[in-house]
Amino acid sequence: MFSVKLFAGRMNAQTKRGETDVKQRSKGVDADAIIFGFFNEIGIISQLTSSMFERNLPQNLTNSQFGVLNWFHRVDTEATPGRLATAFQVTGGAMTNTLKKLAAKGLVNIEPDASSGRKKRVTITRRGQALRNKAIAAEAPLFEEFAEQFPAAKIEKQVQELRKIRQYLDQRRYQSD
Amino acid sequence: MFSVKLFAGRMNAQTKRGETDVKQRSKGVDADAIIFGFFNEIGIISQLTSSMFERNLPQNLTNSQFGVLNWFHRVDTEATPGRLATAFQVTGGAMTNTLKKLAAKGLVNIEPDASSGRKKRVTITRRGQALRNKAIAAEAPLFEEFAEQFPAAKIEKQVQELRKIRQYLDQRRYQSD
DNA sequence: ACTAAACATTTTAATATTAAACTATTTAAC
DNA sequence: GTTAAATAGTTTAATATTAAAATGTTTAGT
Repeated sequence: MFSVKLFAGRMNAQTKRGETDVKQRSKGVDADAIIFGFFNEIGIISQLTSSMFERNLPQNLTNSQFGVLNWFHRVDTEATPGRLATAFQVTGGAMTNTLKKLAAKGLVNIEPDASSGRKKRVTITRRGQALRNKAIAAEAPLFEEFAEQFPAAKIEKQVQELRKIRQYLDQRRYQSD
Repeated sequence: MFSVKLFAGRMNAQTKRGETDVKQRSKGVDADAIIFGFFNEIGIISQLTSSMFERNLPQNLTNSQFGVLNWFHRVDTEATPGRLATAFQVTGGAMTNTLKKLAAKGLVNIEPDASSGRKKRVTITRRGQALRNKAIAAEAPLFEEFAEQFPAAKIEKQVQELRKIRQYLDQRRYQSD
């Protein structure tokens, strides 16, 4: 959860003290500061939207739990824990935990997988589907309020850029791993 | 933090099943999906950059710990725990914990505040300053690699938009609080 | 067939965080 | 001056996460 809040406080202000970073390679330094600032804004927005979103979820659903329910709506009707862990880029242990909570609330079923004794088969229940829809409805006002301030057309252009960045980072991750 | 990874997997793909969201108020639904996608990209980028960054920090510094050290470079030479907690938008308890770790490593000093018995006075040590600089140096290659793919000039335009969004969310947070 | 490696999942221990309770100090009201 | 409220910081209990160990299953090599 974590976000990269490295420049917190006085984000816009020039540095308060007269000091600046060493100015050799000044181009590199400037570029670094811009990129630093970029990641920092991303981190803060992530934290703010994430907690806003979670607060509005019904039944004390966490973002992770909602994410899994929503995955069943968007991607496939069944999954294995491992597939979900990969999709959400969390460890297997984290997914085990999330699925346990969902199963305890009766929102997913976890059964042995007929095709292999190591795998498990996870499906969403009727209650799970209903709660996913309820959650979407509960969040709608938030999104509409946001859309009033920041028209979707403009946001969409941002998303295109962000997607490229995300794809690059994602791929880079697997290289260095 | 946690990130809003709500649409993980098949981010670009159309929904696999034939189903789509109910189409009444189709404009609103589309806009919601775009904004949803926006927050989602933000959440994933936040997670990826945050863990990339933390892996490269020296002395097992966490992002939070580095953030505090960097704050002393950018903002002021001294602070109270409360001021830092506000700047980073974490709870007081979290900041107590972060400062304890930093003090244990000899990177900050924590003393009673002469002006008030409830406050404390936090300052960075020489070792803290040195480690902050070492951390910056250790991260530099990462930023340079990123800058090769995404020129700082372009990123800067993005930052301007993101800053507006962050400011809006931040202010909204205080209203509803 | 046996053995070793790879794989899928769960468990365990550690950590960072939050919300709420708690301690101690300062400020304000009267 | 005494009491009540606000403030600053710490502690506690709960939670989501990770990395690493453990368990059980399948696949490949021989």
